Amino acid sequence: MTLPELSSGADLPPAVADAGLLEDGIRSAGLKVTAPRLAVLGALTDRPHATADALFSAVRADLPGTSLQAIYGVLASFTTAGIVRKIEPAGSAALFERRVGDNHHHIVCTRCGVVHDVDCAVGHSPCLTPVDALGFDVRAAEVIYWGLCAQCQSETALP
Amino acid sequence: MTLPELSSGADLPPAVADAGLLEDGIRSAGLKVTAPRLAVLGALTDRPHATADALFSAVRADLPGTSLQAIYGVLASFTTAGIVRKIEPAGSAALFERRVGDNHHHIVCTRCGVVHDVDCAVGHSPCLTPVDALGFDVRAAEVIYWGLCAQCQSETALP
DNA sequence: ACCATTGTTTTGAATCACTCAAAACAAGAT
DNA sequence: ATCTTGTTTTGAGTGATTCAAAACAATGGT
Repeated sequence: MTLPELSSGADLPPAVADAGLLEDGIRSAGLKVTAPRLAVLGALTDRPHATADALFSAVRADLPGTSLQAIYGVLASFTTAGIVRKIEPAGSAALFERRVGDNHHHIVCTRCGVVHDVDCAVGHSPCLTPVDALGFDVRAAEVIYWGLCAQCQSETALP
Repeated sequence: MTLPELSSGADLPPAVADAGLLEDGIRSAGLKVTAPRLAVLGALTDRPHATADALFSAVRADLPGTSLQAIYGVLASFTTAGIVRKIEPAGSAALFERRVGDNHHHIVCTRCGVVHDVDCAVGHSPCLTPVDALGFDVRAAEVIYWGLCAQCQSETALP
């Protein structure tokens, strides 16, 4: 089989050296380094906004025995550990991304569903303050922009 | 049974006169006025952020034969007609509210899940413009604030 | 290097929120 | 009063996600 080597990242080609970076990320989050975890994190690097199911398909290519529940488990542990962020746009399955720590937002195409990152106007969290927080201790402001992506605009404009 | 009267709103007690207002709202949206629709709109007036299931329970009290599918159907027609707004906070079932037309946002307690309306920081829709819209034609900006409500703050602070 | 501990993954099933479709029914127009 | 069209009921089905128990594997200690 063509599983990635879990140990010894020295004197190996770039693709596997990257796996070493992934490994560090997982380990320094206090999590055990496993093949499914490396595979999910690698797949998520290639797909910045992926569903659990998309990651499942991607991971299966390298690790055929992996279960969908393992993907959910990996994503839950990553999300809890703070090395992955889960976003849940209305009307679609949850998406996961590696970009964490900054306070960026998302723009979603209402037609094709493509998602892109949008930098926050203010750099820190929460980047917006409600006019009246009603006594809440506000910890985060989540912003999702909805609209048509450039490609869908041109396709929609056709006769 | 104790169904609300569907016709003749004159010389009736306030509760039924209100039903007349609900009726007008439904009719002027171009929808047929039915008992389930009146009941859903009435229940939604009392519960500004309700799930389909909560409305189902509420409606059943007055209209015991009503099905959950009818609630979903009513809410879909109301949402399409623009007299009800659907919001879908991460991790919970969809919520419905009667407050439409303005561009307000929501603040959700991460502990107890209570939802309140928050006026928009800027008055119009989209109330925020992304720094770089990436070629998107932005139609809406959806903001959800997450935090602890006043009550959960005090309960969490206990030893 | 081996073993024990603890955490992870597999396997299998179940749940929740929601949607679909056909038939029965009722509101509103004529 | 009748007809048309839209609504609700009835019944079934789906997709995304979660739960639980048993098998398994990664790290820490010996």
